[in-house]
Amino acid sequence: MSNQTIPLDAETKAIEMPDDHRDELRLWLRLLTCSTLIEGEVRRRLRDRFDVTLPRFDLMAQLDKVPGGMTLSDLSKRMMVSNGNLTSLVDRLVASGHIERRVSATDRRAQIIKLTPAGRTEFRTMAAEHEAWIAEIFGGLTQKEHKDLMRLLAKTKLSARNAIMGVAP
Amino acid sequence: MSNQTIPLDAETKAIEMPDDHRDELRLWLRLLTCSTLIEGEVRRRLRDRFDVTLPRFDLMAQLDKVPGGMTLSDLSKRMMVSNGNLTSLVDRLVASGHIERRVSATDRRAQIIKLTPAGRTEFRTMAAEHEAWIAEIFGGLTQKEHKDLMRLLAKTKLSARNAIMGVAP
DNA sequence: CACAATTATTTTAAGCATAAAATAATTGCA
DNA sequence: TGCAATTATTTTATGCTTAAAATAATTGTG
Repeated sequence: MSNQTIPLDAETKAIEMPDDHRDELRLWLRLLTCSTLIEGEVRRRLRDRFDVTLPRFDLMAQLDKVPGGMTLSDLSKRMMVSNGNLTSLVDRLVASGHIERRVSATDRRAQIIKLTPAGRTEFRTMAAEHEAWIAEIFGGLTQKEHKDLMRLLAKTKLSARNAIMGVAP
Repeated sequence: MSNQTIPLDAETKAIEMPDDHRDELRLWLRLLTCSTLIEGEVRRRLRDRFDVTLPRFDLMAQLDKVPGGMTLSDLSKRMMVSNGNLTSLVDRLVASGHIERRVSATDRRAQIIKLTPAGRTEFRTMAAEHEAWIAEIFGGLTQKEHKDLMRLLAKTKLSARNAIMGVAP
């Protein structure tokens, strides 16, 4: 009996799921749903509370880390967005008084941009609230779950990187 | 001795981390990184292999589930994007021959859109490869890790929903 | 030194996304 | 029936995003 059930199961599998990747797809969709859900809420709150978009917030977050400011190229590498993207984003943040640009003293092609004092103050206020929102959103997880999720996501990231870049980086 | 260390620790904590939410922030950034990394790779492959964008792929995926097609409003609810967004997206997919639109027989305001036979065939080819990509990307996780991550993301989603909508849905 | 290659940034063209206003058709109800 | 409210879609204005081409300055090398 058991010597029949084994090939039968294998065949059934082969017919019903010629190459079953639906579980991975479900996992990906769940990850994406979480991410989209949270990101959307963050965008909404940033807009409602501070009338700021996420890209502007992200840009200011990068500048806040480096008091002396940095060039557009540095910023584009850190933010992992295209150079052209930053041009207009920076323009708008300069117009609203959050950041300032000046031509580099040593390289006339380059511009150093940095937060204005007002921009820094406003960013810090927003960042503090933002942190509290995130804590609230993840508040339903226990410390252990938090830790486990952290580890599993680290492993997911590695797995994805391997698939993307090939096994050798 | 122990009756002194307890208040001291509490005070130290209060000074160093007036409200420490940095761990949650790290968790969120890791989740976002994973999601962005994978989504970017999927976009890249869809473009390189099939010259299609993710929004177009997503739209066709929805239509593939419902052979009879659906209205723009239904589609916008399913895809969770704005109605206005779909207008141009649908226009382009009609222009490329992937989908077709016809005015509803019962409601002259509404349009039913559905995949053309060619659109369906092309989508199925893309979807099969897409599934394999995802399986490859998550291939570094064991079955147990897969299962654990699934569960933790489900819990994260619930936690986020509670934070977003308040405890009562 | 000259000039080719590189680097920093901007511009352009196209697509995706939203919110809000406009248009058009249907439905409910007095 | 008539007309107000609702529903389906499109349009408009704005912003984010990219890739690719253009512009401008610097650097390395013969």
